[in-house]
Amino acid sequence: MALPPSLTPGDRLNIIIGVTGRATTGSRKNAGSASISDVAGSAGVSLMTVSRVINGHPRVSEETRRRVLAAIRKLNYRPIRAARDLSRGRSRSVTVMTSNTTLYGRAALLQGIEEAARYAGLHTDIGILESPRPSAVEAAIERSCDPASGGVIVIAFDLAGVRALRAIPAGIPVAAAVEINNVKDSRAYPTAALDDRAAAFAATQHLLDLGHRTVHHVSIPSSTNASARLQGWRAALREARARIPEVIAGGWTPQSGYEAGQRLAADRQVTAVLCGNDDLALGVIHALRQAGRAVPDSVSVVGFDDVPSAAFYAPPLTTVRLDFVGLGHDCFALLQHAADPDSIMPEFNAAAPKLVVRETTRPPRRP
Amino acid sequence: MALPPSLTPGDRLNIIIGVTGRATTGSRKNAGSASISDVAGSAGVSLMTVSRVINGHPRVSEETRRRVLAAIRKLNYRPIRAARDLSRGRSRSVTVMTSNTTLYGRAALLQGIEEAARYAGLHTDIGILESPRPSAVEAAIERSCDPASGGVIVIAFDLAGVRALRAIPAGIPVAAAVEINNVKDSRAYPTAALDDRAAAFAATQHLLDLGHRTVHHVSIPSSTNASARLQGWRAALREARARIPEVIAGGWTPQSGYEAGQRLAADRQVTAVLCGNDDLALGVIHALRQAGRAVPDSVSVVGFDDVPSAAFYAPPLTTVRLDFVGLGHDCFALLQHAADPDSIMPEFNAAAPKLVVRETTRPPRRP
DNA sequence: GCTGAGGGTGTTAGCGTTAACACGAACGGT
DNA sequence: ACCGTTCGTGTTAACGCTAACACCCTCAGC
Repeated sequence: MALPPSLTPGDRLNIIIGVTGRATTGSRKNAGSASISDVAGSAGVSLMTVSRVINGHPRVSEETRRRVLAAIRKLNYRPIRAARDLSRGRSRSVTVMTSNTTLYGRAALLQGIEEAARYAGLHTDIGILESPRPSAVEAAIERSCDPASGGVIVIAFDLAGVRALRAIPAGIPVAAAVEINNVKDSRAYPTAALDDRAAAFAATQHLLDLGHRTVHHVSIPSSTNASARLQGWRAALREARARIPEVIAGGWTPQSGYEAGQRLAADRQVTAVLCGNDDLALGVIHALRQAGRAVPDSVSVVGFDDVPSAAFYAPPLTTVRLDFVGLGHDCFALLQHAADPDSIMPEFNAAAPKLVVRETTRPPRRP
Repeated sequence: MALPPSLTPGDRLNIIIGVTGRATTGSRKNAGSASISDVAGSAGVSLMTVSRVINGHPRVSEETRRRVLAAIRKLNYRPIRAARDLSRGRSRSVTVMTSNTTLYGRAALLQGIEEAARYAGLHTDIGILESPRPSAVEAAIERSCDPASGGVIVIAFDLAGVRALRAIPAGIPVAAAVEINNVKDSRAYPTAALDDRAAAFAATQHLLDLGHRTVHHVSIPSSTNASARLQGWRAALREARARIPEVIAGGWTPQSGYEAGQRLAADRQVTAVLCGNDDLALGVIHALRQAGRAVPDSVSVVGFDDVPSAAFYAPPLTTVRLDFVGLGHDCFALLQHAADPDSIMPEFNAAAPKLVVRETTRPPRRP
């Protein structure tokens, strides 16, 4: 059938040309889409030849390839993923397991993974971890971890993720994005991480360099009490022989930062705060301001992540830029390597964390 | 910045040990996982009985069910998705097509969809639209739209989405999240939307009620020039017989809001601005402040979306709360309906947009 | 002209699961 | 005791695709 030359892609939808409805072959299950054998018939070749064309196999003559391609277009054929996956014994998709994707870091990471996967010709599935409860983690794995999966990437920034990582059944290629040190036996998994420790160290040192006696810390939830951010922060303080204040445990939201900020505001000793992420910092600053402690005049604050909005906060937030998208690429490369141990170990390309000094930090007031 | 001496970027990576593994059965393709027939053998029943147990089919005796379940646990059996999908002729997953998932609205929508899909026992795939270029859209569809797909949900807030929606091949169940009116022939697709028009109307009216002569608008990109937000804004102005200023076209980022804000700041007439989203508002406010026009003293600003941070901006942002997660649920319900036309049309449960008045709006200065 | 090495194509046998049907046993109503 | 159900289970045939091998043909090298 020749396509009516007048038909532009836009039209395709309104008029349903007899693609639907009626199978070419006697398939009742999947009416409406041509199968590889329909194409083969139409092009006058065998199944395998069509398969070879689709998969870019080299040993097909130009002439045949053209004929097959024409038939594919004519019948509007598109391969069915399940059939290919089943036949190959491995699915061509990556599953990303993560909690809450509305948080910037995870969203950016997901984007990076998807990008890399797409580039490699794989699909991306998501499996959300609803809670760190073992039963919920188990359920998520049950649901999302196909035994024939092309691979799983776990975003193990939090407890739910770490537990999920541990629970991935053997035999499935796996890689994880972690905060260094939050996975005890991290040697057991291929993991990629940004250098949070160095980032926290740099941020803390920046504050110390400005003349602050010490730096308080509002942390994001972590699966251990030895998170990399915490370590970097402590190391910088230790190196400067500064007092190491008690950590204030925050959550992931600005609201929890706000609550932490209220506690901080009450303490006149506090002149500098390092926050576990930018949202937290936003909440902290808000609480501080409400309590009459202006930022940066009375208290300096540093965030973590450099979300796109951070540069436009009032005042613009000093923070550490983290390359989540790059980390996503690295995770995917790592997964590829895990899936094929003969391949060469990939290089890591995520940018190193970078302190971005804006306007929420300055030297402490002269007493 | 001084790196803590112990840690160089190269260390980031931990080592990989042979987690991968060892086959249970003699299948060469899928080493490492037991198949349904292994379970059947172990439990002393037929294939089908195992299948029935897995799928919760009622006609299986308690005794047998128990035996099968035990065998499943013993062999650590988990079904292979591709095989089920192929056999059933439909995959048990939804594909979400969207551009950039790091934007809050899309991320929240994705989360809502995933939640609903999970609840219904389906998986969620993502297919990213890299650009609105027809070739890119086509490529995305080629990649992500399996002919046996359980369904596709298109986030058609922007041009890329709208084009993708139009290009979805017939025969695949589809539903779309749209901004009303940005899909010309929306009757042709099942669509769900939040009432952006009412939202924009309410926001504009709020500003007008405060005494502003008119309200300027910085828009998000839209696929048409008759977007619902634009319409609501215009309608409110018209009703109040206010002058309708020229729209300033913004992008999706705070940066583009900043640029729009610079133009706005130069115009002394401007006393109230409605922004297409909160990020834009943040940028606008920043530019305004830099230009010496304080918000809300000199100019009032309203955002759109109510991102979690908005309440903590300085000053806290007056904005319209949009229930993206609820919209995600609705989209999924719609898709289910599209997949099975005999089913009853679902009700929509997403919350109506709600104006949240915070501190970026107030009456205009007495001249 | 014979041999070996590919190039190009076809044939066959699954991949792991489910739909559809088949079948015997148990059971209730007459 | 007979028949029609319903229950519990098994058998068979796909589902659409690809790996593995088989085959023929051509062409180079001797």
